[in-house]
Amino acid sequence: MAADKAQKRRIFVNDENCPIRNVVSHIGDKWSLLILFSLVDGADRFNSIKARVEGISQRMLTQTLRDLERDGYVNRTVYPEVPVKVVYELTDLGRGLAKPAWGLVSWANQHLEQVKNARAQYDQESES
Amino acid sequence: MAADKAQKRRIFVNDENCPIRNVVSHIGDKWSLLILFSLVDGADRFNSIKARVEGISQRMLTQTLRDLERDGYVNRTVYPEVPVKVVYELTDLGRGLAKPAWGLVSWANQHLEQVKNARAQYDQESES
DNA sequence: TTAACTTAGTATACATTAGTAACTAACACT
DNA sequence: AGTGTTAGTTACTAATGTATACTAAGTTAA
Repeated sequence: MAADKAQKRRIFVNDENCPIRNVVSHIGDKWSLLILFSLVDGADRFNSIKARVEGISQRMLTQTLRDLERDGYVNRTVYPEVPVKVVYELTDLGRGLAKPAWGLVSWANQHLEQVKNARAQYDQESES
Repeated sequence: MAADKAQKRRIFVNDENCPIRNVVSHIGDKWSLLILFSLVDGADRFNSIKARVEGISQRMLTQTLRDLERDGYVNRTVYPEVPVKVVYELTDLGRGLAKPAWGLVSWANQHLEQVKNARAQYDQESES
């Protein structure tokens, strides 16, 4: 009955309406945010994105773009020229997502040193 | 030479100072944010976190807590009672991270329906 | 005319990471 | 001696990511 300790929430992960499971964990993969930010500057073509997002393989770029398209963040337009041209651009939803995502990245940028220091200290202490 | 089209950034993923690689992708895994939010309410013990974060296994809880501790987001304190008691709590850095992370989650919460609709439409259209 | 080049992908095999189920250590209680 | 507790670890399997080679549908060059 003592109310001096706040009731702690349960966190329902398997709820099909869990936003972390449905949205955050999707864009938390290795490449989604990088591609999203690469399109904030404007629409771009497959190979141009590939050149700008350093280290991504064709397979992962294709796959991640498909996932972003499926979730409604990205539009895919095919121009049946020769050779074929495929242009990707952010939707309104994608631009909306980019804002809070950028908030997180900019926090990360400001606190990168602290995190790296913590990590180095932890690693040093755990050496036997 | 034409400056009517903005120069597009390259995105250097393999840069060891890339905040997305160093911070965002670490907390973008399946459990980190869930554990982080479960500790926003206050310090908690291993098994209590496990009970609150639905579906997490002991191994993943241990591993994720270690990663969060290593990056400086979480403090781990062992009380050598019997049975042993281990309490985890957020550091200032962890509480700082929780804010922009919460911004992202709350965007996700508000736009969950749009994402789910986009997904359903995409899946329907791609049925042959 | 056939060989080389382009873009936007697939296919295959392999490596890495995440996740599960069962087990352990160090006691305390009965 | 046997059971229960907490906080893990170990060994295994499933999912995700990577590297490399290959394809389609043309255009241009030799």
